[in-house]
Amino acid sequence: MNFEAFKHMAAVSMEEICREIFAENQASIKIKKEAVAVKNLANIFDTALTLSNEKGFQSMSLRDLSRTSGLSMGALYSYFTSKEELLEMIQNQGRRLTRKVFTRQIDPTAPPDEMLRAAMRTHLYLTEIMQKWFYFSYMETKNLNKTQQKKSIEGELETEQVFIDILEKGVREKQFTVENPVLTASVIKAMLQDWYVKRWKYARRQISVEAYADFVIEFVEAALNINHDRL
Amino acid sequence: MNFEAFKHMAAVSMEEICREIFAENQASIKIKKEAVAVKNLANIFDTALTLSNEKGFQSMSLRDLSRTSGLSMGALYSYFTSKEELLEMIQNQGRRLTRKVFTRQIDPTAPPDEMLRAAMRTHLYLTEIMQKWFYFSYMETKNLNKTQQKKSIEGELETEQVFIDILEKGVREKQFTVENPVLTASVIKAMLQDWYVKRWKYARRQISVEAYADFVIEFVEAALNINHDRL
DNA sequence: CAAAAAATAGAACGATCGTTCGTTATTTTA
DNA sequence: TAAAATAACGAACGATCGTTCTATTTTTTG
Repeated sequence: MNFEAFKHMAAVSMEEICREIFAENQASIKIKKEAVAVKNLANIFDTALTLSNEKGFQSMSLRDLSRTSGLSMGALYSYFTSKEELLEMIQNQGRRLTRKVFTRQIDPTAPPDEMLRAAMRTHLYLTEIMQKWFYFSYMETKNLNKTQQKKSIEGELETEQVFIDILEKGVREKQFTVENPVLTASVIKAMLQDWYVKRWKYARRQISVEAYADFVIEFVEAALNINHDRL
Repeated sequence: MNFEAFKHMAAVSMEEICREIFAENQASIKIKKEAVAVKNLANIFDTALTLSNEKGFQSMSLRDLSRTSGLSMGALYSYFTSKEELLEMIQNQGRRLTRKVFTRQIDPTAPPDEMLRAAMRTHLYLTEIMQKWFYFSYMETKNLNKTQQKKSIEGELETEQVFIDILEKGVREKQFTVENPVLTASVIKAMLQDWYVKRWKYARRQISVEAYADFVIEFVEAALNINHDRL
């Protein structure tokens, strides 16, 4: 599947996400009307992600956020109860989205090699669309409290488990040669994460997400010594 | 080469590093006597790295640093002129160390496959010894000013270039099959960096740096379709 | 179009930040 | 061991932080 098709199919947009956040956090959000809330939440999150990814969440003051978003300090506090909660909202949404897209896009009955390719492509395409969000989640885990940090770690291990399961399925069905599925899944994940963590590097070299996906898939398949003949 | 041998050979220690920092930054450091300076610098850097890696450099106040290190606020400012400079000192030292160890440990006349293995092992072993420093450098680039950020990017590309050169040498000497040396170097670097960025994960799974090195080397060699017979 | 409800504005508060500086303690020198 | 040099101390300063709260503006309702 190419990137454009995925983008259309996944249907993840800032507006869609903010509608979910609004529904999920009605307790903290003082705004009543969805239309107003969604519009401003999109503005707030987009601005917060941009500023945070430039100079870090802690270094972004709420006055920065106010100035850049155009909303007053008082208005901002109608959408979250504290700066910490703003951080948690972004992190929670990132996790929820990842889980949803992964379970929706990967067919568990497909042959393992196909599943592996689908998982890698889905990971790359999703993080390409939502680069700001994933980069933020990756870099700002430290600023979370212990409870939220634990959730973040669980999220990391959960997506890794997706790859472990696929690899083990491939071994069982004698399609892959994988001696250590856990470490293999680890390095695959590392390669996939590099795409959104070092986005600047690939942008500078004008490498598209599709080119990167093609490359990583081929690289991994060569390492796994995949036997396509068994299909 | 195993990890213990490398550790002994590389001879990088906190004291050694602080002596270098002292020599390099005599202009900013108000302390005259090396013995005093090195002792306290080691304390300051070690504490700063621990606190920063826990909750981020910006979130670490100089009062935190003072309390935990046992040095007064005034004393701290005898070792750096500003918090920003403290950050730069750590970053500069990390870069200098990487460059030095890399050029010292890799023999440019060795066969490419040997060079590749040496480069990967050196990277992993060095970042294992200096995990705190590399994790810090990786996570705190955003807090640097533009000039320092540029240096950080150059450093990243410089170590990547080491791998590109080795891969291209391997292709020229017909020992590797590498269609895209730049992307290949990129993903190799991503796998190597994962070791110190996700240190908690590997610690939890009780995977040693040697085990990880063995695995990554084997994984990469399988992907590159290395022909050992040509040696 | 007036009253009620919803949303925004921005000054004010106490806490904490990085940084400075006059003083005190420690070490070296002669 | 007294004088000089070096190092450490910690209270104080102004700036800025997250947060609150009342006043004002905008939108909806009847």
